Amino acid sequence: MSLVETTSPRDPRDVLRDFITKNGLKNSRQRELIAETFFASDGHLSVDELLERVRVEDPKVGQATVYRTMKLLAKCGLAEVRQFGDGHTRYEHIALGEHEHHDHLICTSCGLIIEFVNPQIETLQDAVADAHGFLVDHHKMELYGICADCQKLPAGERV
Amino acid sequence: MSLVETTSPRDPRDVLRDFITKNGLKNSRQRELIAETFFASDGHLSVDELLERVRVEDPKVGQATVYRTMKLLAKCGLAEVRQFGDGHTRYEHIALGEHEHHDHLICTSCGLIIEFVNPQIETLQDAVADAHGFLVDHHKMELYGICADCQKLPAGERV
DNA sequence: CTACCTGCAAAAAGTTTGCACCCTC
DNA sequence: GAGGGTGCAAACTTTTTGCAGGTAG
Repeated sequence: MSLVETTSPRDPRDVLRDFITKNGLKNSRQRELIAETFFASDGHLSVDELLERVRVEDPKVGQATVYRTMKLLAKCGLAEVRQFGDGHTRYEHIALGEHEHHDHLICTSCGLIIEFVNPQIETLQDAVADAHGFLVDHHKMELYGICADCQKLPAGERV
Repeated sequence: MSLVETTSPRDPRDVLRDFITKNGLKNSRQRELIAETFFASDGHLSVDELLERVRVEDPKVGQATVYRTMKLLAKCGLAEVRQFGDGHTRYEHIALGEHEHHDHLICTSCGLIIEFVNPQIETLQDAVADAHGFLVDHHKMELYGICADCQKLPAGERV
């Protein structure tokens, strides 16, 4: 086993399609329109904003359908809920298609390295930088600790 | 008043009292009870949970008062809103008394270093670690970029 | 005594759900 | 044709607001 775990790139449409098939669900025109609109957007869309954009294409779409679809996308791991405290639930889409920037979890006992990506942290980092007038180019984030396996060993046996 | 004025650690009660005075507001028994109950709690309390605890002392307190008081505490910088997506707004109280852990913003042009603390990021880091079964000991986070001043210089003049 | 604060209840705002009909598979 | 999907509207939940009376400064 490699010391470095990575996730492979996948098209969101495939992820969604797979999820639908594997769970005995069905496709629908509205669902695809909503998903497509969502994927095409950048930033964080509230359900209302998304509904508005969807209705440009099809004014008949109900808001309940948007709510239901977004919950579905969240379950597929394609969308992530955000709450900024303005009373609107927002969804941010997660890019699966690129091998993006990632940060690291490092085991100080066995050296295991796990890559992870956390868009929420990235967003907050940008906010911090903005607040200080910084134009950020890149960053490093490393979390050091003991991995799950090493936690099972008596402390003395850890490297 | 002491001859030596300390700027750093401040009692939340003082912060609140100052804020009330400076903004032409008034004190009230209920407000103090709610604030005290909130400060005494640990973790993240939803408004309902807080109301419940407050009513142990005074069953007459209305929930609108709790909502109003928490907004006030947030304005004073004593409380921070959190939304975990369970449909409940939670408030976390902010420790003002300690010189806590901080991270860094670093200017790659002039070397300026700014320290910052972002509890939200810390929380997310813990969540990431948990998700991977890690027991985190410490971490590093550094954001590299161009500071506000250096952004004003022509690119050629940057170090 | 002024104007802020409170509790209550009504109103808003956001999200979920029940249902009859429609559309995939 | 069976069972999930949709739109609509009603129901729910959480938070805000209007108001009459209370109270700190």
